[in-house]
Amino acid sequence: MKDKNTVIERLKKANFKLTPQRMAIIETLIGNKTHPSADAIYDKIKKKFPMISYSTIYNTLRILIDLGELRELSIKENKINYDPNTEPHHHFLCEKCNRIIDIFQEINFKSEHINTHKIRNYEIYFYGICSDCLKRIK
Amino acid sequence: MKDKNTVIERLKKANFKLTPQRMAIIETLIGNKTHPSADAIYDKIKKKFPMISYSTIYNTLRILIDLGELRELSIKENKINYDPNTEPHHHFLCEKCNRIIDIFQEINFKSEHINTHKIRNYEIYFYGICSDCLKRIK
DNA sequence: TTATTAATTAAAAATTATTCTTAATTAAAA
DNA sequence: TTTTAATTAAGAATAATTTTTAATTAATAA
Repeated sequence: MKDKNTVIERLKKANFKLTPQRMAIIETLIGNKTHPSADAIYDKIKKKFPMISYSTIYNTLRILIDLGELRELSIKENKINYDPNTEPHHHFLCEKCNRIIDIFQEINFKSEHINTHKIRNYEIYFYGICSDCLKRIK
Repeated sequence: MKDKNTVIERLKKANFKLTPQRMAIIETLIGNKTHPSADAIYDKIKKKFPMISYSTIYNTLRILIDLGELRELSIKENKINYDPNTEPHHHFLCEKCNRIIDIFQEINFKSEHINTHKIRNYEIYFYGICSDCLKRIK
């Protein structure tokens, strides 16, 4: 999800309607680096659309994922977090402040196979204490 | 979780009781390379203990995790899979047969920090088609 | 511009996985 | 043995997500 117009064009091309609710969800996601969960998105959208329902949130998120414009993270147990940045990168979960932080540092791994299994995708989840929390503890 | 006696010793040392239900759960897990979910374990234990309840399963799994004898995987969405092999290794989820396969191949990553964030642990999840399914497709 | 229609919505019920509560049971210590 | 503190089974509670359905609405065609 780079910019609103590109996402809108892709939705149109795939014959999805551009409802105000969807537009609001897209606007909340574009450039969002907080990796929100569905309920964080719901809470934000509810300010503009007090009648919004979770089905609308989940339906829109599903569409964006299927279009490849949104990425699901399983870095927290039993909870999905969403990342509108679909460029290859990894994630760090701070166990103190609970933030999910993008890791753009390249990990030396490029091959298309591992042990003869064909890789379509891979995720690296780091767990620890982020630099801000480390400072705070000192 | 290497062998039963070591796990039993560790449970004793930590003042946990060695109930038959717990022993059965441990026996199911030792050497188990299938990465079972709680309900797969429940189904198996139920054959021996038809009255077993999920709370016993989850309680025992929690103890083993806290003792460092069991590892939780978040490779599948909204589901926890358990791995009794606590040696460092990674996992591959086959999107065809849905199996979770151990990856012992070393990934070049050793540092204690990433971008000044302190790493306590990290997980690598690969997604794709396993070699068995690749053969079957050909 | 209006009518049509097919997609989308909100609401609520259902589902799934896990956790919590409670009273009864049992393993281990005294 | 008796005691007691941990553990159990059962089921209720919780949390996240999905499904169902009838009403609404966006986009297309008349």
